[in-house]
Amino acid sequence: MTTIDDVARRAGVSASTVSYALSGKRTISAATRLRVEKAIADLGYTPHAGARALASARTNVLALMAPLRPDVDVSVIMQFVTGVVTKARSHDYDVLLLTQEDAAGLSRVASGMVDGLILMDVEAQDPRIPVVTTLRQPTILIGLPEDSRGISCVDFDFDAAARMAVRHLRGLGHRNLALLGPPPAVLERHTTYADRLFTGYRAQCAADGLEPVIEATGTSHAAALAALDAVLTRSPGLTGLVVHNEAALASVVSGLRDHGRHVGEDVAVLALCPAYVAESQPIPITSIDIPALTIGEVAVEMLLERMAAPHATETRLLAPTLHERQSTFPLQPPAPTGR
Amino acid sequence: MTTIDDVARRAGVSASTVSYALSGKRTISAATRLRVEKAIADLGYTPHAGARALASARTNVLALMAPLRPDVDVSVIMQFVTGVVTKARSHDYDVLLLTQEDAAGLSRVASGMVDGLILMDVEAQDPRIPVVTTLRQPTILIGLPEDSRGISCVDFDFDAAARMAVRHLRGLGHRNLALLGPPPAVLERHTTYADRLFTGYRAQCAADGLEPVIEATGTSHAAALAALDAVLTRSPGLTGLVVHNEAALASVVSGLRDHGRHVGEDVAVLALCPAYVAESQPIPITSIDIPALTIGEVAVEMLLERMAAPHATETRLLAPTLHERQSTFPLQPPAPTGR
DNA sequence: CTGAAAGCGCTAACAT
DNA sequence: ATGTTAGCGCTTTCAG
Repeated sequence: MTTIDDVARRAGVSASTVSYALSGKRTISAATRLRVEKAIADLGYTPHAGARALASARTNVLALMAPLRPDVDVSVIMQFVTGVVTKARSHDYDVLLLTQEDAAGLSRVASGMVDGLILMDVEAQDPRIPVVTTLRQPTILIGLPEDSRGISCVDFDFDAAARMAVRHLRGLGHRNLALLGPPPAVLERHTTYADRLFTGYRAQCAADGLEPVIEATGTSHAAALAALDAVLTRSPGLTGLVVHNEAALASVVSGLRDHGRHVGEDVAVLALCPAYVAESQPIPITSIDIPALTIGEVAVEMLLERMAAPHATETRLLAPTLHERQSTFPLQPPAPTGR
Repeated sequence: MTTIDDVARRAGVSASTVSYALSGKRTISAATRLRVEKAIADLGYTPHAGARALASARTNVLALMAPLRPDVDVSVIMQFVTGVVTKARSHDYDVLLLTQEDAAGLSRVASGMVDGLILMDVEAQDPRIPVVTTLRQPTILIGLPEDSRGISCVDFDFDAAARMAVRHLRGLGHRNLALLGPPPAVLERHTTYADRLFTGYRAQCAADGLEPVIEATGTSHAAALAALDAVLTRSPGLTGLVVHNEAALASVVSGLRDHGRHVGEDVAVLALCPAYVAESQPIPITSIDIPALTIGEVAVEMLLERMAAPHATETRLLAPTLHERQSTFPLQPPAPTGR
């Protein structure tokens, strides 16, 4: 293996000069720099990451802890991951993918193998939080735990999104609404977005004098249909449906058709999901977009800021935006029946 | 930061004893081991990964190069990734996720940051192959390039799968078949599975005296419908459809319904996809399962073997298995029309 | 603008 | 069964 000393010898300089030529941390004469670069190219030299980590206490690696659970939609996870990895790359960082669910998975972080940490799928009282606060490296949470003191978080503003969804349907004249939410397992874990979604939904329903009909929705086709049935039973006059469950969306839309309801005509469907999911349904679905990619990017930016210098903890909530597509429509007031 | 010397001092032993107690590479008396363990626990000591890497030339990290392309179904990628990560974890390895598409992304590997490498989404003449063969660390390819000499590969046997698909439908009496394949971009890159799929499909059609109707299929709903239309135009009497495109499968099924064709009654649909994708369609689809998770696991096993000791290069192709579900059926010979 | 030299924390011979 | 010691390859003072 070629080392920095080999390069130095070949370039006729000292090892430290090679190091500085590489890092740019001090000025090098053009001539020396050229000789060093040539030597590096000739020898095909690549600095040893471990030696670097030992000497400089930096690794240029970030850890992303993303539990791969069967009940959370992988395509959405992948969006987060993509956002994180691409943004990290653009700052010359690579990403170590940690998929363990428990705090024990953080030992690699403690070993100094990474310079910072991003935690996904955060629960209301996440047991990992007390341990990450003891780490040397800064951490960013994707999600918003009950007690976020002393730790920085990013997430989509699910509370505002739920309110926006209700207000939008209400504004179109729909008064019989229901919410098809995440899978039961997500609720049981108290994954933070689910709680906030429900809170916002209930609050806005209360403000608008509507009955808050809510149903957890499994990810399988059968489970989605079952949830839809449950909702239609509880609320037969339903005309507005809010769906926050990427995996179930397609099944719900096809289920409505089987019930003889036409999406965009008899029943308005508003989804909370990434834009591309809403667009790729048979009927383009009006959606409040979950900017998963952006959230991943922002998480990296916040993390890099905190790695560069001490920063106050901060919570960023990304505001919802609504895209009207073909699945929503103004409800005509029913023609007055003769009396 | 607490070091091995801190632990040694506290336990009243030398640093090497601590090291050996940790690695188990030589026998330690029960008493000393206990003192060492106590000291480690008291101090909350975690070995420094960089120092370890430098001294031992091992990192316990594997690299997984998985280009995140918009046109390959993320849920399938995620299956591979899950297989790789979980199997790696079970052997105490973590995974560095590399998403760059080019060989330049391999510099982190060259820097000794990882002990081995798995490459996904391999093309027929993949430019990364010449560079991985120069690395110290062993590499496993998921896919089968044109020239696989000197490098080990795993993949699903797409050639055999395509033949099996044709034979199965043919055996049910279907003679008017078509194949809806991967997106055009995948074909243009000559991603290796696509070529093998087509080869097998054409060969079996030829053997069975069938016309090989093949159509590339985009991932959007519209593109999937367009491909279906194209196929129905070319082959109006179609009764058997092979679909190898997870993202398009749902759209194709719903598109057939819009064409007045009933899956499982008028037209047999056989998908090449992970089992859970086939099961979660409105009509459970007969499928030849792509064992993405298993492939990821096997890749790690092969890699670990090669890291442990020199091994001959090897190519493993996983044999296809077919699961009958509700989308296929025996075709009744048409009642003889009077003459 | 460049060198020399002292570690960074750990592993693995080499001793005993 | 345990201790001593020489690096692993790099960064970064300190010196000039």
